[in-house]
Amino acid sequence: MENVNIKKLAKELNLSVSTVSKALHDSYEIKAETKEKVLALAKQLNYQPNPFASSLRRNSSKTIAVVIPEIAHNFFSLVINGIESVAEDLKYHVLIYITHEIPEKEEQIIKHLLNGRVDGVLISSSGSTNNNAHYHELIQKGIPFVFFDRAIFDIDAPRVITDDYQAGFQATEHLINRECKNFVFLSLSNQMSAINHRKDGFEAALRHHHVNQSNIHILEAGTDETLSFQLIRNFLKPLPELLGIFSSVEKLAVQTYHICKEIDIQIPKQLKIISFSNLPTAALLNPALSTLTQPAFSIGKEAAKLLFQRIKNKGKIQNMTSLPQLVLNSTLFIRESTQI
Amino acid sequence: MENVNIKKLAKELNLSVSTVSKALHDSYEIKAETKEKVLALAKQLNYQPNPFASSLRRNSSKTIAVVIPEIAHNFFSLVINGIESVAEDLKYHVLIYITHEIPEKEEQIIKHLLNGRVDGVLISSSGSTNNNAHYHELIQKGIPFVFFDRAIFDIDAPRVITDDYQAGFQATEHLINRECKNFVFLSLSNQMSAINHRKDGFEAALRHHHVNQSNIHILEAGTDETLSFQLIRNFLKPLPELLGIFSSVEKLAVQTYHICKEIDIQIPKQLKIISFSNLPTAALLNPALSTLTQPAFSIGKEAAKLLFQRIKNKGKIQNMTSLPQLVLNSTLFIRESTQI
DNA sequence: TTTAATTACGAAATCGTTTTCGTAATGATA
DNA sequence: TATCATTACGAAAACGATTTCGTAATTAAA
Repeated sequence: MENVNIKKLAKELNLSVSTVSKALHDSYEIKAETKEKVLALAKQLNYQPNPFASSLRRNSSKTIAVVIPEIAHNFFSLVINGIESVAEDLKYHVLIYITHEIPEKEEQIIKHLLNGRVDGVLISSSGSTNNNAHYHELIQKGIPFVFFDRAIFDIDAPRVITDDYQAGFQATEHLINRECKNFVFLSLSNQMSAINHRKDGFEAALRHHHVNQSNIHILEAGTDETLSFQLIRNFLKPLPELLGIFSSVEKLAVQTYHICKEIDIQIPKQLKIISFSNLPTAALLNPALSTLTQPAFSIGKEAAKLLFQRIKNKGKIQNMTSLPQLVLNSTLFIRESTQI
Repeated sequence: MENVNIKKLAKELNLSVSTVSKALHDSYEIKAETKEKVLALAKQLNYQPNPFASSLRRNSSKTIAVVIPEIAHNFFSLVINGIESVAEDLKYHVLIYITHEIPEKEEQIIKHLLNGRVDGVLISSSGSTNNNAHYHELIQKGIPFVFFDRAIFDIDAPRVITDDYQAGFQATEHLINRECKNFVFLSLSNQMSAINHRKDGFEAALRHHHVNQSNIHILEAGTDETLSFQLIRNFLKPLPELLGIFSSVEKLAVQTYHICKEIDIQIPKQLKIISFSNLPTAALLNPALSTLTQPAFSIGKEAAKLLFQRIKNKGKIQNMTSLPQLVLNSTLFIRESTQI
């Protein structure tokens, strides 16, 4: 009546527990006939091995954690899809942790993961507050992890990122070509690698085209929605001439659209905007939004592949020095929002 | 040098393993002084209890599973956010499984979860193929689960759903009031409770207003994107007069928008459309999309609360007969896509 | 035929916690 | 003072699977 475990199988078959276990794992020590019997009964009784007993003994959980800033975000959902596609193949389980962009929460989550609950971690950092201790603890504990999109470059761990600098440069040059005179970079915070690289590309392009510093603006919108709305609205209130906005994240572009609608600014006539985004509706917006689109699914897939490779090689000689950094390319989609 | 476990703490403090364990759990058997010592050393050595040993012994995992059809979907991401908000409070972990709308995959996932890996399951069903065996196995194993959005009504489990029938009725009446003469219901499949209820509301409204059957069309688009594009495109090719579309899911509305753009159908002039959707950009589309918006976050939150309540009461007398069904309301947002 | 190797299994330790049960030592009660 | 209750702890048995090690029985090699 109770749960069916190895002991029960063993008793039923007049075998020892060890024999049954070995049979289930197709050990060479067990003869084919016995294996068949065991497998047959296991199937018949619908035997399901207790994952905790197994994990405890083998010291491996067949589980990975994904730590992301937020989930209601096209980019991260797509990344998870990519991760899941790999994990599923390898029969791994995926735990999701959301930091809500709060570095302290990320720290707390990672610290919790030190207990061995997972075999590896995929992280998109919520911005370091100069406190990288938790990453070092992961390394010390020998728990493999891989950064994606938002990496901490000080930490010796593989990362899967995109060509943010080049994309930023390209997007900005596009705005310049479309005769913008004033330029805004919408940032979430200055603590996130990917966003900073985009900003670097933005600034480099403007320098390269000798744009005057006084025509260049950086808005750090932060993660509070109300505040960022206000910040952007205030900036747009006396609308700078021929304004070109480069939004580092989708959310801020969407907010800008809402504000433009609200205070009746015409895109692209009075304001041009291009944004990093994985919006499936970018082409359907009014006007269609020009985007830099990251290969989100691939990012997740490649990051997961890297992680599983690390997990597999855990016993092997530490080749930690060879730090793989995979850089994927974003794609520029020019649409109406940056038309002349 | 090695992992710090209870045994190590015990040795260090000249205490027994049991005493340390009890101290860590603040047992009344242990005097305050000893507790303090244990806690202090635990903190100092950064002791983290092994979750598998604990789970094995207590037969509880502090983990729940969320089984969803897809993740790159605003509705489900928001639901997860709601779930996570509750789980985090209760220090539970959240495993995510994606069925990709394939009932067999759902079945396989659920069967796997029978091994006790999780204390409970939240499910949005991928449509039953008349095979509910896996749900019955969950019940038999005593693993609590709660349906959300897409429930299987034959199964005796709590569910958190929305007023799909009423919403469908309301949306359809809205299309009727806007003088549509032909009506289309865009469905994913006829195996999903929520979608069928929406369809029932759709049909009831049309009956109520004496709309001729020949002006009513049901399109089952299925989950294959290419196929559904074709199906919709073909239907729109000789465009029925004064067409009103009620899309049961966001994705199909977005596809319809793409097609209208492609073959130059003007919304709302030639075609009016309203859709269930949690798109943050619904108001920014060209034209702004009228939507029925489900309280996705609340759905997740309430479903999780229900589940945790079930988990907590697991030992108690089975009040399984009292089947809680929580019905939340969707909100109708009328926008340009259904203007006259 | 004797010895060595192989085959096929079982006993028992182990993973780290939790929990039951037992018991010294102390304090309270009659 | 004798008895009982309480306090504060320890020994050991779980939880279920894995793995090491040992060993009969059989087969192969010398």
